[in-house]
Amino acid sequence: MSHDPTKLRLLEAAGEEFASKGFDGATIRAICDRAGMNLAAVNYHFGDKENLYEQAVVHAHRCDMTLLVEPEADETPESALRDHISKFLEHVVALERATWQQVLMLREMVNPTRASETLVREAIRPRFERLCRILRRLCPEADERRIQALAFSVVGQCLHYKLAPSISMRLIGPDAFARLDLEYLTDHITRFTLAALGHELPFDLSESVHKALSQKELMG
Amino acid sequence: MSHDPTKLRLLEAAGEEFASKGFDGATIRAICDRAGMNLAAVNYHFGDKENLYEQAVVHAHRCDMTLLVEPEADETPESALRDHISKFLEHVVALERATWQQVLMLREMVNPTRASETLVREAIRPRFERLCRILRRLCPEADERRIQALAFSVVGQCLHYKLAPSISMRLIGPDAFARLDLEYLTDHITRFTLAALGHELPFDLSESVHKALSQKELMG
DNA sequence: ACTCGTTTCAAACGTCTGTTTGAAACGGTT
DNA sequence: AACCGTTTCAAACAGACGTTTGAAACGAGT
Repeated sequence: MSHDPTKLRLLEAAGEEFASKGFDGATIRAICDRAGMNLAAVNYHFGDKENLYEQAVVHAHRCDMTLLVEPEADETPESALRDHISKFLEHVVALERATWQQVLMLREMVNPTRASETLVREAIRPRFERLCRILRRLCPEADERRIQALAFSVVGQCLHYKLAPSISMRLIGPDAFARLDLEYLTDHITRFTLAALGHELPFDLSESVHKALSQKELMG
Repeated sequence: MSHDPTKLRLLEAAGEEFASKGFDGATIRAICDRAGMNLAAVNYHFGDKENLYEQAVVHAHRCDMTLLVEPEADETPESALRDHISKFLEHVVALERATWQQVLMLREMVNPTRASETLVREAIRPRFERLCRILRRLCPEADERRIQALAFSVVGQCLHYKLAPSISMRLIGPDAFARLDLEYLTDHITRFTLAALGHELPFDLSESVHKALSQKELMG
């Protein structure tokens, strides 16, 4: 890729504008202002707005490769799942800490463009397949279709809090929504999933009992 | 509300345009064309575009009240949950059968405006609370926070297939994605959830065994 | 038939958008 | 210093958009 500082400034300014305003909402004028460049710079360096958007998305995901940490080999699949869910919630879902790169990639998920192919290949699929590998260890008898449905069940539970946060908040009230913090959700989704797979106590047991007894004592 | 046929024509045309193009993408000209009316009709009858959008969303949900069917009193919570998930997937998620009303309401979920308050109060909350009631019967010892998190886990699993279908399809390929049809997903999400709550066999048992034996024989 | 409030219509307005243009500024080469 | 390819710049262009306007058409009440 290009290391031209001018193009880089434009790509970053474009990424931030596109992330906060969307493709239609962001204007070339605002992008060039933010980059401290002339209005014509975008069309000179990138041809047109669509091309700039595509390259901005690809550039953004290159700056956001922190998430994919391979699990240690001796990790149990249970703790690998917990790690994965925790990292996923923390980096992709947590509202307040979201960088514009992540916002941009989420926009691309819901409203995919030409850039989404690169995005899927280089950023999303590696994480998804890592999740599938964990699920295969947890669920060795499941076929591929089941594994994919299970992976979407995990991802869906997590992404919900990113894709529909304002409606969710309105639904149960801001206080109750705030109580569903990162730690609680990580624990909830992990236990929900593990219980569904038969690797942990189901939820219908009293919560206090569940907390009082360690998992290993009960599961063996 | 108004039974003025002119306003109704405009509301329906607006709903379809907003659903397929979004608020910014839809134009007053296209809406009036579709309604067979003059360009100035919108501003005369509704003031401005934003007001028209708000009323179109409310009008859409009024035309889409088919979903909320109260369960029969003697239904077991397990089959009530299966019914709820099935209806939810069928009416809200199924791509090919989605009406513009549903698309519009989903747009409002991800990108809420002033109209979302009415939408939540009259359309979303009743369904959500019905789901919560079912979960409380399945999980009588859970506190309110747990119930809400559980409800979001169910909703998140379902909505994922609506909110990020193109990325999901790209992720596992169109063939594999097509294999996750309505019937399979209903069964998957229901069993996943019931297993997490300890009301059904977990997934890590062989699928064939699971199918061969009826639930009642095993669960008592 | 006339009136008057309501509704429709064609036309225009002002603004904002992405894009183009042609000249100016720059930087290395001869 | 003259040259030339590259990059920057101010200005303008053309089109689309939401909105406004003022007159025409309509319809019920007198």
